[in-house]
Amino acid sequence: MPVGRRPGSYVCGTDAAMDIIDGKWKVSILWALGEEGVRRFGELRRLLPGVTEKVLAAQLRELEADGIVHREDYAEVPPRVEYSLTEIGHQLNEALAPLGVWGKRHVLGVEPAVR
Amino acid sequence: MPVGRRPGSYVCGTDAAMDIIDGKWKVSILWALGEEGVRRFGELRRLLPGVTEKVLAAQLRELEADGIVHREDYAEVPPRVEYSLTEIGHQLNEALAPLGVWGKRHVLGVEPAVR
DNA sequence: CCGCATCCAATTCGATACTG
DNA sequence: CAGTATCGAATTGGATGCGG
Repeated sequence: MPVGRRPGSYVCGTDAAMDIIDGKWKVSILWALGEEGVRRFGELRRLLPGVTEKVLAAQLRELEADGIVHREDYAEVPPRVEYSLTEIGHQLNEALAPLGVWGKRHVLGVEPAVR
Repeated sequence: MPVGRRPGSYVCGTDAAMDIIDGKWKVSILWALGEEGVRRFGELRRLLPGVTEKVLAAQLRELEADGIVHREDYAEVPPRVEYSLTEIGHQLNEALAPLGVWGKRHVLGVEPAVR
C-alpha cells in the first residue's frame, strides 16, 4: 500500500521522492506527459529516443503503481492505450520545475533570459 | 569541462540535474551538508547509516568533480578533511526543496501542518 | 499496436581487508 | 582519520523474438 519501492528506509522527503523518479527514463516520461497531457504508447516511444519497448513499459508500470501515471486501455483491435498524469503526477512535475531550472543553468549552461 | 557524466545527451534541464544527483547517497549527502555547513568524512559516514567508506568517498569525489561539494584537505596527522557545499551546491539544495515537500506529502504521507 | 519473455551486458553497490 | 584495493552480489537496462 505505501508508495515507492523501499518503504520505510527514507531519511528525508527528497530521498523518498527520488525513489519514485529513479529510473533512466522516468523524468523524461513525466516531461513528455506534462506537455501534451495524453500520449499513446508508440507516441511516447518516439518522444524518447533510445528507449526500448520493454524498458518503457516497465517504467510506465512502475509509475502507474506509484500513482503518478494513469493508464487507459481501450481494449480495441488494433490496441490503443493512453497514458496521462494523475493529479499527484502533475504536482510532482511542478515540484521538479525548480530542479529543471537549476539543471538548465548549471549543467546545460543556459543562463536565464535577461535579468 | 562540462558538468555531469553524460554531457550532451540530456533532453531537458531536469534530466540533466538528475544525472548530477544520480547515486544512492547523493541527496542524503546534500541534505547532511545543507544542515550544518561543514562536515568531516567520518561525520558524514555516521550521518548516513549503511553507507560504506568506499561508496561515500566515490560519491563525494563525483560531487566534487561536478562542482557541488568543496573538499578541504588540511594535510594534518591525523588526517582531517572537511566537506561543504559550494554556492552551486546550495542552489541545488534549494531547487530540491519542493521535491522534498512533495515526497513528504505523497510518499511519506505527512500532511503539512494545519491548513 | 502494445507489450511480455528471455537472455545478456554494464554498472553500481556492499563486504572486507589494508595503508599513509 | 581518511581513505584505497579487490572481489563478488545485485540491480538495471539493452537486444531480440514472440503473442494477443
